[in-house]
Amino acid sequence: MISTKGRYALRLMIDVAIYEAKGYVSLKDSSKREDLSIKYLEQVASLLTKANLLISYRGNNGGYRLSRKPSEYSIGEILRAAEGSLAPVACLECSKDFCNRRDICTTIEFWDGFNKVINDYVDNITLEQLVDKAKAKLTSDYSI
Amino acid sequence: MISTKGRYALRLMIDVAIYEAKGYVSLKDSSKREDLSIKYLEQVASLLTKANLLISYRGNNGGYRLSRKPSEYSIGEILRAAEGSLAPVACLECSKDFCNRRDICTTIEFWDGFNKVINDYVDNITLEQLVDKAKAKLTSDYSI
DNA sequence: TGTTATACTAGTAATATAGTAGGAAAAGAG
DNA sequence: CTCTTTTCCTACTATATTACTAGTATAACA
Repeated sequence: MISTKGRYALRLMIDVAIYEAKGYVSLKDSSKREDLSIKYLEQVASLLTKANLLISYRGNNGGYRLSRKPSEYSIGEILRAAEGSLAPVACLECSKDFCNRRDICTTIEFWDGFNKVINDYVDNITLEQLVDKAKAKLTSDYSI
Repeated sequence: MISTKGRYALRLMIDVAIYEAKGYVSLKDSSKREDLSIKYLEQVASLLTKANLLISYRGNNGGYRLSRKPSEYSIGEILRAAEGSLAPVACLECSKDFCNRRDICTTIEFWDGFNKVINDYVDNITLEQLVDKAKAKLTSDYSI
């Protein structure tokens, strides 16, 4: 359902949020910390940059930083930027011509409700919440 | 996220529930009513039979019937029988060896919560509820 | 000019999706 | 016993997606 793109996007956003205080966060550093392929992460970062969730800067000491405060991102918009859509069934994606059985479809209301539940969850958690948890984990790791 | 297998499985279960009063429901009839490939529907029906959600009977006037009352099925178990798992990310499927970053993963709690929200939704809607809606749609179609 | 970074495009191996196809086996009807 | 109708089972296939790798261009700075 959610591919590596969405999962990595989320981890990248959290990583950038944690380390951007010292300046632009490079994928070289992020990919090491998160143990991800730098080349693949480039593509994920590109999606987030195009969606204006990240701001990029090239050259020496370049990298990425957030375009807003962590509290102003919902996890939903991050995942949608990376994945395209979170709709549980193809019939609900507005890009597709809706199917010709729609008026007689016995399950469309069920899928509609499913879609709502999914988006309600991801849109009501902020990046800040995950960043706070991640920071807590970091410090507790060091304290052991 | 949910493929045709899950979607068709749900439609088949509803169709069988509606028409089984007259005896076993054949895929020949079901596939016509639902406008689905009979050969593909066979494979879906087989998954549901193996999961003991449908009871099959071969030969003339054979077909499928429900193994319980519609009120005793959750949509969740139907979808899981057809799809295998509804986990939103691979990391949550118990079949996979859990990843070695699990203890330091910054997002696992988020995905856990996502998984819960998804399963809560599908497990708290019964087949009966969808059957009732489907029946209402049928009669309202005829009344026009 | 060299180094370090992102930006962009193309390619690719493996897997999943959404079927199609063919025949075996069971059950009842004649 | 045979024919028809159904499920059951296995194999095949075209297409798309996934999860990358690779290479080059471009920007920025030292």
